[in-house]
Amino acid sequence: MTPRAPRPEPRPAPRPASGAREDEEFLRSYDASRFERPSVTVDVCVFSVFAARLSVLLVKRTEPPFAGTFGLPGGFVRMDESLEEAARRVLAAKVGDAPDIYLEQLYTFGAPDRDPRTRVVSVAYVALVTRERLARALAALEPARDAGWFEVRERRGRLSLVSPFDAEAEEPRLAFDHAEIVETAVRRIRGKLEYTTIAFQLLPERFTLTDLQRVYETVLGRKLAKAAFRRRVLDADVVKATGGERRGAHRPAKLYKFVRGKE
Amino acid sequence: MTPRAPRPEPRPAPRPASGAREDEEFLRSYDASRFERPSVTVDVCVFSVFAARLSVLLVKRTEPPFAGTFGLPGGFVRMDESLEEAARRVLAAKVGDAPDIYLEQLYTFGAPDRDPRTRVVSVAYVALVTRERLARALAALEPARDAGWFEVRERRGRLSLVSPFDAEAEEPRLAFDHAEIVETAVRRIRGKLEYTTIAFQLLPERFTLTDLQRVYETVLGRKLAKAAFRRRVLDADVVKATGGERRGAHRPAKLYKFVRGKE
DNA sequence: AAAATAGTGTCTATAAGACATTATGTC
DNA sequence: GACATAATGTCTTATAGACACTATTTT
Repeated sequence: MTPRAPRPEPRPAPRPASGAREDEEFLRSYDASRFERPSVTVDVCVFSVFAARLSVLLVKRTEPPFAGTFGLPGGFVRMDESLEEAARRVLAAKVGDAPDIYLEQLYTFGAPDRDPRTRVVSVAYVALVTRERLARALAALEPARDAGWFEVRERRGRLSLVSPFDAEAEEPRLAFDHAEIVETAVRRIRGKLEYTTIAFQLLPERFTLTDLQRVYETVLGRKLAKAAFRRRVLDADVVKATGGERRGAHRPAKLYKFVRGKE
Repeated sequence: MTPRAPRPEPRPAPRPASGAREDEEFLRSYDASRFERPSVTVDVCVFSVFAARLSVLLVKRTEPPFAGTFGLPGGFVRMDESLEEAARRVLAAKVGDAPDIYLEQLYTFGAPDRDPRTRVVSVAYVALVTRERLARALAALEPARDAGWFEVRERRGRLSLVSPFDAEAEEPRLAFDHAEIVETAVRRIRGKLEYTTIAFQLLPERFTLTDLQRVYETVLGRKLAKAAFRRRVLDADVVKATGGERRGAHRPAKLYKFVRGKE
């Protein structure tokens, strides 16, 4: 941390305490614009799982700073919306309006120099979308090549992102501290997979237990034992057989749906 | 969410909205100083454990809003310091300078109306201090009765705070959304107790296994089985016997210290 | 010896991992 | 029948909880 010049406390002049009346008077005299304030943004890390790949949505920046590089979708928080509302607005702009999409606050990044323009504090969110919604988002975004789903891979403990346009391409360097945000996000969803039901946010209404296991294996980046996995899921009372099944060139698999239970 | 008067979009001259190229991207690169920005603060939830009690540090507000009520120590984030630096500055003001105190970002609270003065986004932190440091902080703060350690109790799943000055007193209503912050913080440290070594942050250098168990029981709010607890701790390779022991009117207890191991 | 807490041994229930086996469809 | 995946059974191992028991100090 570099030492910096001290600044005066961003507080109004001291006043004698107490009283609702004085509260009001104070409110009127309070001039919030007196002090320098950071900008506040939200950045959203949108994940999806498809074809045994964990993907994150990145958009290409068209303006400086970092013009031409990829980054997370984000935007400024408006004065009259909550942080989650801002995140949902940013999310809706990319994958379509959907108040039911899983969205969770991740962490707030606020290093003084994380944005070269000015001080920006960014509240990062994680969103999880199904591959169906992913497909719709892809259709809207890919033609312009200004955005895309990048596969998250892990090699020797380090995460790397693989371009959907060119798997051999050099790994994209993300704008700002977005690489750190993605890494934090992956750690978060891996951890939460074990003790919550977020995995179902990455699956359609009806799915097989093998589908579910694939999601776990893809996010965690390792194989799981089938028998133990099924026991655990069924004992947890989080799925219910729908009666339907999916057929292929083999024994049909029962279809389940997610139900809130003991968890 | 209360409806609010619409504001002009924080958007520069109209541009052709070309499909995937959303306003957010453009906004990111725009001269942010032109738009209204929230204030950014940090609030710190300082916990300590002493005499089988979980306590949180609250300070009495001397200025509006909420003058006269208790709240978490907090302050504005300066333009040239990181969020954690701001939190550490606020912390040092209350319990003394200490770069080694455990401090962890908790969550960011940003409801538009959480502060009646103006839009304030608060990044909340959790700090854990030993009872030794607590004692020093108490000595500095209590005489003025402008601050104090409030016991966190749980009744039927609801948290309540008990005044150190008057245990029978009505439960203090905290300023802003600080009650929610404390609740979130307690949930966080309870969860992390199970899979991290944060408990040691609440103990001095040397401690007995019973001391350690008391910390767990106090934070979790329930009794633990002694044999299983000791097995788990010793098997985890996180403590090392120092050779010393603590004597009382009974069999002496071995003293241990925390060591980073497999965990 | 009594009191008090430290510390251990053992049994059982539960869950996870490894591995093998059976089941049921398509081709 | 070959093949592929679904689904289950079983054995072993690790761990948590309950409970009883032993150990070592002070008074």
